[in-house]
Amino acid sequence: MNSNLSLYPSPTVMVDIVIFTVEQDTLKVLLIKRGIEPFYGENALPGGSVQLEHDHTLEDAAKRELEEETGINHTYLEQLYTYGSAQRDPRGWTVSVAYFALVAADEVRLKAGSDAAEAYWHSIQGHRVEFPLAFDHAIILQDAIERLRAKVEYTDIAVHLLPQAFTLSEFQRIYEIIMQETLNKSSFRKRVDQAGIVKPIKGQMRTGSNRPAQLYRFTNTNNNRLFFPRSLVWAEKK
Amino acid sequence: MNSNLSLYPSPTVMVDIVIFTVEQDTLKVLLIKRGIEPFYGENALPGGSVQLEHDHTLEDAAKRELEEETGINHTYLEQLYTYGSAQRDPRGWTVSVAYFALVAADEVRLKAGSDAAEAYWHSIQGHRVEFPLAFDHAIILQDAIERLRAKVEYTDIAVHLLPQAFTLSEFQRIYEIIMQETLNKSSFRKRVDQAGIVKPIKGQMRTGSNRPAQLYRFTNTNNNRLFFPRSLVWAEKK
DNA sequence: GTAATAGTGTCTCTTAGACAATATGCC
DNA sequence: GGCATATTGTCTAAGAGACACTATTAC
Repeated sequence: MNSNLSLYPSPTVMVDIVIFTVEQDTLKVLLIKRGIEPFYGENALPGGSVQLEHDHTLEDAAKRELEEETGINHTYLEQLYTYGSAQRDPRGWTVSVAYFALVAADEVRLKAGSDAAEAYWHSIQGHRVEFPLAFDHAIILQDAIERLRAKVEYTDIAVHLLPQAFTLSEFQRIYEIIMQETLNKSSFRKRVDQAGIVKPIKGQMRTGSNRPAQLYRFTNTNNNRLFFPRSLVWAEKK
Repeated sequence: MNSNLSLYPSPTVMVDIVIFTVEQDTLKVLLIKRGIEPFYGENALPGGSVQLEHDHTLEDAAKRELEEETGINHTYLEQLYTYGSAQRDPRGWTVSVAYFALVAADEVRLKAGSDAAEAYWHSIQGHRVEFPLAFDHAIILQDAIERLRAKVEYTDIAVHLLPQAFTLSEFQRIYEIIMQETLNKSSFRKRVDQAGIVKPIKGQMRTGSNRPAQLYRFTNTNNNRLFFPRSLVWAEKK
């Protein structure tokens, strides 16, 4: 059976998800090695069919995939783009609604999904996706990286890559890793301060063999407001 | 028949399109009065099923809808968002991939689509969609208006609402109509100049009972580059 | 003390916006 | 000239980035 309303055949609808984290000073994406045809044994983004009985919305399906892969059910999740054509899957006309998620590395517990032999973090180097992926997933990943880089400049979504408590240096470092540029410290702090998106946590600090840093936590207060009045301007190279 | 690849039933896939124009100093959207059930006789966005035999991609389907409704086949067209749930259509689980298009008022030739009794321009007043539309189309339209307003601030897409030849005052007026704010004239001109997105047309001018304005045409050169280095800051009210 | 990172302050330069001056058409 | 809109120029203020200074810990 299918649920088609019209006289016309309808394409198969999948949901794929690009899950980013930052770990060991590197931007990483969650990939799986496919356990079924087509593209058996090749790398791909996690994803699957919408389950009409269980998923009430597309976002439900994306959340389900995210939780299946990482065990995480509350984090930053955003619809990326919808890819649909007769060519993108060798089996015929398909539509993939792609999402992208940001998860804090310390919260992830990887498990393999049902059609995946294994799930693992793949490091992203440079600005282009240079490695092969099944279907058009290399294009989807490329688009996701560009969306991430664009939104990081004018929103506060990067906090979702950090643990609950973090220092301003760690926060800045996240920006530098994603953008692959160096940021000016005082400007960054000034703008974080003005944006009012973080709040210092009581007496807590963190150690090293140097001055300890103030810990902060994210404040949800500026919902979807612009982070920076200007777009970020990156530090000049010396 | 259907083309489902999986064991699961797949939702019906539609493409809906939000077509904007600016006419008589007003932002307008193209609506149709539905000629079939459900929502017979109610207002809706133009749209229809993906036709697997004719459309090679989702964008093909959107372009086909756009041309069916307006006769225009080359203009600004961008995927907006994908809406999918069990509830949005009374007939069951559907997915609608929504696009939005900008068309110049002088290029449109309205014709009714196959499932539409009539197509017409509806004026948009204020910042909220206050009138009822079929399905979740009021939400789609609201999202489209917000996307348009957001992108107008940092891209040059507004030129697609103008005729081939236009004056800088007309260009600025488009911004003011979409944003419902007054812009500072000299700042606007300075930035348009720096962005290098328009080029004066040879000796041409346009008349009134006052100094005629230089005519410009759009230059495609800065493909997808940022229009404004800062986001636009609107003129203070006196 | 040194090393290392956290955090702050000052100075300069760019640019948006206010405001006004000038330009050019029609009557 | 008078009116209306086009176009340009000047001044000020806000904010970004360079750079350097101070602060605080471990050793």
